[in-house]
Amino acid sequence: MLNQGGTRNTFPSLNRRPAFEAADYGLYALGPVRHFTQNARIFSEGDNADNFLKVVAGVVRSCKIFSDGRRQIDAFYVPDDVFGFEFGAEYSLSAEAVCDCTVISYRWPGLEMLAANNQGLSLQLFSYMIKNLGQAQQHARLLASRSALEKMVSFLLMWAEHSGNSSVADLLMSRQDIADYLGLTVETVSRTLSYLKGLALIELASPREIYLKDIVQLQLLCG
Amino acid sequence: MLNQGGTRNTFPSLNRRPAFEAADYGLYALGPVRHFTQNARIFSEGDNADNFLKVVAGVVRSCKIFSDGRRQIDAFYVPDDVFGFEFGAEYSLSAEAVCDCTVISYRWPGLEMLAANNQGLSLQLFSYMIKNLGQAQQHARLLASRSALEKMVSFLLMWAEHSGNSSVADLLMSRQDIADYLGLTVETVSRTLSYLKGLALIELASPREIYLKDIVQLQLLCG
DNA sequence: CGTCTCCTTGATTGAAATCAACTTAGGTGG
DNA sequence: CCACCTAAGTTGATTTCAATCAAGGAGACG
Repeated sequence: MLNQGGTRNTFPSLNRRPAFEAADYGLYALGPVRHFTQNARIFSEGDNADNFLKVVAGVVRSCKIFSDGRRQIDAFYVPDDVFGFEFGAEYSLSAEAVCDCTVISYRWPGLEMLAANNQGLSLQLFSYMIKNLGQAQQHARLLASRSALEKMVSFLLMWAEHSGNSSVADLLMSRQDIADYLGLTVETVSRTLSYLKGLALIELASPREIYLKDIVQLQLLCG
Repeated sequence: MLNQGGTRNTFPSLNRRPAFEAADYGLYALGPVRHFTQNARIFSEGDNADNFLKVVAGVVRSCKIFSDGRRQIDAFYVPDDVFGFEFGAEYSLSAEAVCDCTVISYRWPGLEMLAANNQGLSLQLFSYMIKNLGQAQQHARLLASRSALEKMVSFLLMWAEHSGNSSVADLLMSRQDIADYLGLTVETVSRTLSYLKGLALIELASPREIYLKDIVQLQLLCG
């Protein structure tokens, strides 16, 4: 989740709860944590969706490949985010490691069982669903932005915020990943960053480490 | 919801449950049903969000107005859809009547109370949240479409499907509404419809009643 | 040192936005 | 019932922004 625990949180009281733990609530962990190397597939569209996962370290993307080869990225997940919620038999999206990362799987207890037997867990899962919903709406808003500039600036601000220090965006994903998340091309992503650099609003320490030099001004650019 | 009970449903077992009823689960209805005339505001961004609503008749839109005057429509809700779920103190979007419509309000019991006391209601609300989430993802996919044509055709197919007869799209909303939902302008919406008419893939009985004359061909157009 | 991948930059094209005019449909009152 | 008025929708001309096509760097790794 990009807006992790941050600005747009919609249910404050949930924030104060302890982080989701395997031991709590009688969840069944499916073995130990699993590691994935960069770009490794965690699960694929159509796989049996009898478990869901939590990011321990690294970043995960969920995406869909279309018949014409286009790829859309639905979401990026950062440590402590839960993903792979699926209420049918199969995953409707694929999940892949953006960078080397560590995840842990839990058996999905089934919705009826869940609601019937376990208030605490129910509440936790509600909160994750809310988070997912909020992010999906935010993503829709991003995609509907008028210009590439707006999309890119919103993305930078969002990503910087999720990582404590809101004036540095440490992009762990490639330009292609960003493009597929924002509905742009790599070229446009690159050009837009260069343009912002030209305005001295950002500075590229490396291609993936970006300093936001004037957050107020940047915020003005995205309405 | 556009994909109401239809194709992309992610939790089949919930479909077989009886429709959500006020009497069930000890919900508090806030008075009788309420009527709204076309374009009337049902609630506004920032209003106290201590209740949620169900559409009884008509169509409702949820939207956000930006500082520059642009409007984004997040979703259209049709009869039996539930909307206005909010887990903070305030609504983050406005809701308005697309056409004359009837809704009923329920007091939001609070998440903790909900999970603690009422399995059946919990399950119901889970299902509505899932539906909302699925729609948000579908909307994001629409917005990321390559062309206006793809967006428009997907929208027509979606809307036709929600209303029993999948070969007629009875648009109850204006061109502006469609444009703000798809991230286009009215002119482009209109032009795209004219283009489809030129291809003899659709026929406009009136501006808002559209016959889909070749669904297979239309489906090919949107990947 | 070469090769591969990722990123950037340049030139051109193309699709949708914008600006503007016109048409149609629907509602109101004479 | 008709004439007008207004809002909604369509169509046309032009501009703009991002996609596409193409080439050139920069860093990582063997």
